[in-house]
Amino acid sequence: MTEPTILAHALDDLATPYRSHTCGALRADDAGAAARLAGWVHRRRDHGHLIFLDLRDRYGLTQVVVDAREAPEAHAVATGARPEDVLSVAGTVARRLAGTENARLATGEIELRASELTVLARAETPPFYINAPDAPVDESLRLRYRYLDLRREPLRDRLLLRAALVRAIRDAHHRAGFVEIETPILIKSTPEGARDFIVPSRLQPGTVYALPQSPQQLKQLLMVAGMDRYFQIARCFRDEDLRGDRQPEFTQLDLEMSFVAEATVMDFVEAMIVEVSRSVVPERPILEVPFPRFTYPEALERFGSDKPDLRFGMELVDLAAALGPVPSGFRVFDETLAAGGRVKGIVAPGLGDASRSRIDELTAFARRHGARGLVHVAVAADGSAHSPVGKFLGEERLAALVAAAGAAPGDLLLVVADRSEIVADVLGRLRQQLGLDLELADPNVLAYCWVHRFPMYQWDRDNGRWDATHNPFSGVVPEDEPLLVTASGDPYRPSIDDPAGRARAMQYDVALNGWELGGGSVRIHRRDLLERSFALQGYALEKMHELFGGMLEAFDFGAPPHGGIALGIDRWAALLAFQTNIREVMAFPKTQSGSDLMLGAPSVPDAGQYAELGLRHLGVEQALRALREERATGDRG
RNA sequence: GGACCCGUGGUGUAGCGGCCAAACAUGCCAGCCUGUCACGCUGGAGAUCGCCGGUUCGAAUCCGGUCGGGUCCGCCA
Repeated sequence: MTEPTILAHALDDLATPYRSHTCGALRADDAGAAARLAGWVHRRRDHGHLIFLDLRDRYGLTQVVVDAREAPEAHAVATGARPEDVLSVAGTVARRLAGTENARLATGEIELRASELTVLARAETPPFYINAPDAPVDESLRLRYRYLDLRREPLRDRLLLRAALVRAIRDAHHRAGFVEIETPILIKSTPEGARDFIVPSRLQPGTVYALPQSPQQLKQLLMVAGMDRYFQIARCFRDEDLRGDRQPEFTQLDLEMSFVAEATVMDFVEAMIVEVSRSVVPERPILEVPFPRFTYPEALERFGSDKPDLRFGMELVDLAAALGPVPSGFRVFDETLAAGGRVKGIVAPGLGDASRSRIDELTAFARRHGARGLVHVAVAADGSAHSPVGKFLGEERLAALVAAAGAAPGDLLLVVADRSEIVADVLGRLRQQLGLDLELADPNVLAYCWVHRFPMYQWDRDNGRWDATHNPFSGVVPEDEPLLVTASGDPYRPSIDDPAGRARAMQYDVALNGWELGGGSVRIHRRDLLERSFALQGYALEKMHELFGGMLEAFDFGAPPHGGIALGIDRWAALLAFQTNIREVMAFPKTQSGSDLMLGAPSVPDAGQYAELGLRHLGVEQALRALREERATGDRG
């Protein structure tokens, strides 16, 4: 139950015609006072001539007693009261009879003895229990009647937590001299990786606005404008498939600072995160301050992930050395190493007695993520190692692997041999999954960390160009600036052998408990360098000017060095509320297919709306055909 | 684009080829009850098993499709 805040007390003083106090405000000290409460009937306990009503609002719950002899009219109304009816009750605050206090309620020492009771609104029987917060309910029902789900304690408290989070964020930024600035929602489409949501223009038929995937360019322009320190709680839109941690519209803490080095931004953001965390969830320990900082290669090497969960160990171990001189006898390992691949493993503590089917599960998991197989070595209680590949490797090598991995009796060593990226990805995912399965992570701990020094680009095989690993505006680590060139010398002709592939970005991500919380970078603020970077990313000069002309031009008018970051508010709030699904911290989320089950969005517009926008619908059949034809043209021009 | 899971009175589940026009809990309705707080007691109403089609003598139960919800891969930072 949430304690009333200072604001709640201020509200009490407002004394609306419907209530003198909230349902969470009254205490033993108020005994004898007249009071009026308004709220929803949480529960009714009818003892005939005596009726108890629990009256609920978002501040709490107060027991109302209606006695037929004291207040016959009120009693008659109370007899007909039903759960979720909205009542206004006037009466006297009284201490409960000795022995009938309810220690589970903040207001449990008192009750309101009703003298007058008015029904402000009747309620249908709700489609699910509002007064039993633990009762499981199908999520589509909860979404359809979201306003009822929001009356329930868990979701209500999560929204309150989220509000506290956003408030703490605002406080911290204002104190640090940041200016909160809103940026437009109707902007221009910019290829930032994700698909844009499009809004057709009525005033200029045939043209469209795009909804921002983030205010990236706008905030950089604010730096050019000299705003120096900007932040915004910004709504962002991405038209991609949904997940538990991805909604088509979501909220970011977006910030940008001028005249900064990488460390300036990271230090501020880290301090802000620590302060906000301690203010919003003071009872939850932060694993390590300052946050551990890993370079991208180190994170992949040790955790197989660029968003490692640091609440448990289980680091990846290189086993090549322990295998000894090649050939080891196991051909998969030998060939992998000969081809420049890696043989690495992780130790699952206590899983040495895993059943065949459990092993099969893990193997299937590994295969699903691209591994050709999964080698397991079980360490028995007596320390002996057992593995299906034992007959190839021999006892000695098996024992060496176990020793190198640090596996103890009762543990299970899992080994993947493959290309470096696959080994990291598969073991990283296995590590995360096993960490959860084996409950290795303390759920209460907040383990923030930084991962930085990402590669600037990744080679895009399909389109023959470099793709920005994160953000197309990210700056290059100063000493790597000479690498931003192609092998051919012509930046407009990228190839996989370009030195640019080795360039590192001034890019940093924050992770929390295995989730990516956000990322940012120090940007390129020089026009020539930005043009070169865009060229490597496959943008012809004209296309570049068409897409980013405004920004490039702005950089000719004195752009300060600047950098920033964006953090996912939904994810942050979810993790602070012990949730693994951001729908649980959003007031009105959408389903996996992007529907709003409450409003019925998206919906078919009327013909008139189409006409006004100069649009005509193809019909579902033709639209799908057009879509198929449109496929495979991933050209940037 | 793909894989998997779920869909039975208001809600949550059971039933998984005939014994089921379907069971249990809770909710709902009615009656009784002056100290409850998931109040209690008594009685009652309420689902043709998401939808369509098929297999079968017979389908909630098997098969195919479809719709809705979820998890995941791809996609997405």
